[in-house]
Amino acid sequence: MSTFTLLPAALDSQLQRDAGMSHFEFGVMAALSRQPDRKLQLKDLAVVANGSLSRLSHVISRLERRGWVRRTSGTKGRATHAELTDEGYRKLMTVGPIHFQEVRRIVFDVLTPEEVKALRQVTGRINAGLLGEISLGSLARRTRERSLRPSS
Amino acid sequence: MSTFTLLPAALDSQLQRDAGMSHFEFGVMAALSRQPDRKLQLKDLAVVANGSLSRLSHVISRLERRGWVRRTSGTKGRATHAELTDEGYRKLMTVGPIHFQEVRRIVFDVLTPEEVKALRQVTGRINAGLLGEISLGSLARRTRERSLRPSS
DNA sequence: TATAAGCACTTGAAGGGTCAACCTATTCCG
DNA sequence: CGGAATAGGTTGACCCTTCAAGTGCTTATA
Repeated sequence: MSTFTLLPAALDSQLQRDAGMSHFEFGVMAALSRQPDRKLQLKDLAVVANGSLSRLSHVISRLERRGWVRRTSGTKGRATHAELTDEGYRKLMTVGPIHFQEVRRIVFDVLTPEEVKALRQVTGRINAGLLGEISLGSLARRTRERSLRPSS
Repeated sequence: MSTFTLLPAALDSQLQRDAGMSHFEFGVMAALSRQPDRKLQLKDLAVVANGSLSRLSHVISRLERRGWVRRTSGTKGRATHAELTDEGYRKLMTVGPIHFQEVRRIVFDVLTPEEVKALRQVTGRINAGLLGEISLGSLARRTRERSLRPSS
């Protein structure tokens, strides 16, 4: 558990110090940059960033205020997309390498190649379980809500 | 990174749902329960719980309000101790098993014994680096502050 | 002995996350 | 077609964490 507490904290504080952004914000921007058109619908972004839609909405507002991201009303009625601005892209290009260097220093430099492989395997398995959990959880909630409503 | 995001979130939400406490609060109480006299000085508690003194102070206040912990002025002047109350101990005894069952379900049940061993090894190595970091960091800050002061 | 420096906290304000409530297009269905 | 349910998103309040500043012992230094 120490690792699960200290590692995210270390990455967060490096990004905060060197780039003025949180690790989650970095992840959101990085996800956008991976798209061919640098944009993604919010609900999809929420999934790849492992965050709630609510959290994402707040974060996008902050990133918009800083000029790194802009909201664009999607073609399909209610959909909203987040799009990385040129300024945001430049920011990411300068911040990324520094951050990755830190990740290497803290994680990969202290592990042998076999240990890296083992880590990938272990996290993959735990993750599979957790992801299954999430969809079941949402489903369960929706189902319960439905069944609580009278006479239906 | 998904694992490092989702696993703590999952444990937190289980404890919040079933016990009305955060994972950090659970960790603090568990640390106290491990002591023979169920008490610990705040600065030491901060270290074992991987949290800042400030965070700990706030948390102890909350736990005090719920009657699970009490502050006792240490014998040595400025020291303050946090002590688990009987009520806190009982709470922990009912919550602990449920929580450990959840940990087993999410983590250990999906891993083979070899994978568990590998996980222990990998986290141990990363942790060692991070812990070295922290003392160096504090030291660096103190040193820098001292060296900024004129003529000394 | 005075006074500076340091340690172990405490506190309050500011910022981020979560949750519940809300809004409003869209889809389902009798 | 018309009303209900749902999906996607936004908002505000509350709680927690962090950070900077403050307090009050206690140990060094002159």
